[in-house]
Amino acid sequence: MAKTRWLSDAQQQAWRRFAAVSMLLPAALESQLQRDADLTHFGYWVMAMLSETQDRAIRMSELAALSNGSQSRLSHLIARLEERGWVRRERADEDGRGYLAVLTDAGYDKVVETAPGHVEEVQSLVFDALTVQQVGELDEICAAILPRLTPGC
Amino acid sequence: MAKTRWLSDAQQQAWRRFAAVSMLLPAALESQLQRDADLTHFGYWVMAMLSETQDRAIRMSELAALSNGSQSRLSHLIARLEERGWVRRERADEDGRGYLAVLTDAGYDKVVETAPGHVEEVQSLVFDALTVQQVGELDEICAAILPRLTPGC
DNA sequence: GCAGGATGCTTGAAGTGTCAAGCACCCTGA
DNA sequence: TCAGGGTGCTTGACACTTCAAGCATCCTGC
Repeated sequence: MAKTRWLSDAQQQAWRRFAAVSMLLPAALESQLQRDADLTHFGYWVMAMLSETQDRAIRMSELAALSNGSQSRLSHLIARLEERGWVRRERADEDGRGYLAVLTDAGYDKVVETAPGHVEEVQSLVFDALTVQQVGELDEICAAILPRLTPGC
Repeated sequence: MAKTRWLSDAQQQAWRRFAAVSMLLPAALESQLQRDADLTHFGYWVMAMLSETQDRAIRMSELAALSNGSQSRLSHLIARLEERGWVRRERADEDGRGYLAVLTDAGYDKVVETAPGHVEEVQSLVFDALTVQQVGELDEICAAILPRLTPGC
């Protein structure tokens, strides 16, 4: 067992703050969406992705990868969204095992109605606090970290 | 209703990456701690905080604030940790309503045993990807965002 | 053409978080 | 001193995520 590489003081401070943000920010977004749209952040995120694609339809597995969720998580979510009439499932033509998640018109309307309030929340919680330069730095930092988090690529 | 302040292209890109990191990083840490120590990230975080305090004891409400969790969440967590023998509760002397969460010796050992693997994971997922300068930038970015996330102060 | 294994997705159960309600104790003013 | 309201924490019910198991379909080699 190699010697532990403990965090330096600067790293420790950054880590505490970063960890706090990654705990509080999701909670804040969750709370806004729950309050204003009776929606989960993940649920909104998935519907928003669907709304931006051609035909408003994607394969389940592809959608799971895009939204950074497990297949099981997505499957449960889509089942709930389906009950509410915002999404429906269709068999994939090319592969009888696969399913397409399709955003319904009601689902599209829901996204359109929810987006402004959510975007405003993101602006006021995150970007209003940052300079243009910091936005770029954040982007680069996340781009550096991201590959280490996705086992696939 | 004011006009929606949509995200600029740069903001949108940063947001997508940042959102992805805030989804994947917690999941990765969760997974490592679950696998290696049968512990939640929040559970580890709370025990680690307790281990660093004088007397290894803090008031529940204070611990909830420090760990960025709700009182209810902390209460449930401490109940589970208590069952496993890592924490116990004591009535607060000064205020009969309050409780102290106290880390037991077994709990302290658990933290000591778990810390190296967890720190190594943080190093390899986050800090190994960043330059010294980026660590500073990340710290400042989080410091700028943080006040907007804590309603209290 | 078909057995055996891989793939895409679903399902059920167990664990954890949130919300609202509740209990016990503290403090203030009359 | 004691009624009324505030505070600290817990509790129970419900929602969501995960994990492992399961089902249906596809593909490969023989």
